[in-house]
Amino acid sequence: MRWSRSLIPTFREVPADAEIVSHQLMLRAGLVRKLAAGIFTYLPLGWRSISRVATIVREEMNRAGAQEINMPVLQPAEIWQESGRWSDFGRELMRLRDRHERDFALGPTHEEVITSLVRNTLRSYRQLPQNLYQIQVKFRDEIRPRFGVMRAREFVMKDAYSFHVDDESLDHTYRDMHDAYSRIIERCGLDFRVVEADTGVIGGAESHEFMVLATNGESEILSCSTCGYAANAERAELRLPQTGSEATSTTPEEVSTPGKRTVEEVSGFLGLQPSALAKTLLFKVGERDVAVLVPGSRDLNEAKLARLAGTPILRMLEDAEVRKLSGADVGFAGPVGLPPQTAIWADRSLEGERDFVTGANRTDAHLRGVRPQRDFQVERWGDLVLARAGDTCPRCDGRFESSRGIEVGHIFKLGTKYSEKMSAAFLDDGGRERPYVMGCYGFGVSRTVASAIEQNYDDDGIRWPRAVAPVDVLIVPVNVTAPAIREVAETLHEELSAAGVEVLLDDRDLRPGAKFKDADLIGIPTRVTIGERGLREDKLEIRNRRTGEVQVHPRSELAGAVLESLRRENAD
RNA sequence: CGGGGUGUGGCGCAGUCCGGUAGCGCACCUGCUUUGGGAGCAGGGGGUCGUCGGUUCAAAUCCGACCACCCCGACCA
Repeated sequence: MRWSRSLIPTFREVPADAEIVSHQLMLRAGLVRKLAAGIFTYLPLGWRSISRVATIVREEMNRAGAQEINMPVLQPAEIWQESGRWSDFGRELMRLRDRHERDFALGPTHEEVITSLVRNTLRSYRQLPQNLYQIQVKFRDEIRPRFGVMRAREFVMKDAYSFHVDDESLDHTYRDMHDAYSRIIERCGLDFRVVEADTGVIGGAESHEFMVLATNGESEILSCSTCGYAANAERAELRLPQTGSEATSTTPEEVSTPGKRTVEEVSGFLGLQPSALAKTLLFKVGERDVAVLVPGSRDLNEAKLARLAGTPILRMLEDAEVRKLSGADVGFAGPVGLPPQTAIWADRSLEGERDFVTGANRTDAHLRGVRPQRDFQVERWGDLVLARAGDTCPRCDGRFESSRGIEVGHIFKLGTKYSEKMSAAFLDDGGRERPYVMGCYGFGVSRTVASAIEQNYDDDGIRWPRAVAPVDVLIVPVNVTAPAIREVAETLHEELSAAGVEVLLDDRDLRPGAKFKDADLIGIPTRVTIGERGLREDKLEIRNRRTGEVQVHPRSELAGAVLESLRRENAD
């Protein structure tokens, strides 16, 4: 591969519209170009990295017994209507019509397609289990694409779906996928952590996310170093202690709190800790009005609320609705005296003997001495609070620590959600018809490349992990107009290529400084420099971009030394 | 969708307040010199100033509408 004949458009300056490091470097190093928000063209170097990750994914999936297939990107609305996701998936589903005005979607994921395939193809328990995967471009009409290819509208993903006779068989494949994903990320040379995730209401007992650790990662991870529990902060379980104040009241007492709406304002005004208050948040859950109570010092976790509700279809009331329901301005809602059809759900930490302060459902007033089950009835108790660093681990006495990561893989036990909705069944050994038990396993390929950069860069550019670098070796002839230098570089290029090494030869007629800067920017792990000085002394330089380590070798041993260093690194 | 911001040559930007017919750095092309960490000199090419409309003798500049993009938030099987 010759740089002079390749499309590797590097930038010296940082593009103005790229915020995070991986996005900036992918643009500057000539890996990608943006066509529109969240839509990218992969240029030769970028696509090579994508391909290398895809190859690793493919090898590990095959090794785990999965079979590669390829499904349609363009999918008819009917199957989405069948699963219920034509409406449930929401505006994130990219929709379009054909010339006959028939509705279609561009696939964001393929549960419907695969279920439709399998129900028409598999009949017997004897044919199970099956695990099918594909590596393909996916579409999601993200509300806000950002972070370059990290959260794009079109992206490369590996998705796999498994079909089983029972949960036990699913468990087995799920573990295999868990192991395969761990191997994939290890082989890519990335630091990662597996965390527990919640499937929401999509069913299934278990779900795990594979997080590449990065300080700029968009997901927060909470983990306990004592017992090893780790979870996405959005989902982390929590059992807050019931540290209620002494119960002294016999009846709630209204206090005037003019203009004090927020927890901070009210607690400051009354001279109380925020934890002495309960926040009342008003939601529409399906068709019902629900008041949700959490301690004043904490935030609600909406994912947990959705789980308690059993439906993801919920939203906070608009200001006008709040006024109508509570009879007071926003900021003064409370559980006492709401319309009778309003359900009240509360975090478990509020259970039991405890007096707290809530809104009075009257503008400019709060109630103190409010006690659950005496002054209002709680319909459901649950874990509703957003966990955070420093909280006590729900599994042991340890404390949560916070770190950040990029979600590159997510595995789910789906159970029978799709097979039941789409009538996909097999005959068991007793001749009875049963829905398939399913699992699904997603792995973000393009996102993994971005996360590799996010985890491996310095002030000069990318420092590719060997396994995902676009090429193995960059040869830099310092001056291509000098025949001796050129000759040595060309020969080395041939020798290494013949040995199966992927090589980029920087045969451009540029100043050495410019070539070195570009070399650092694109970050190829091994750089061989051929210059006048080195040739004269017969000491040619092999530099490791990651470690900065430099070896010098005579011309005659150069190719062998490069091969040896690659071999040694691969062995590590 | 709400809030904030930006659209001027491939990239980074100035010019807009105060209207007078587009400029700087980098990149690109030609020539000469130069060649181990983003060279020098000389010459050159490239922009209907996001789009549409309005005001004006005259609009990158003023007014209106729209579009795109970026950031924060909401959202994220």
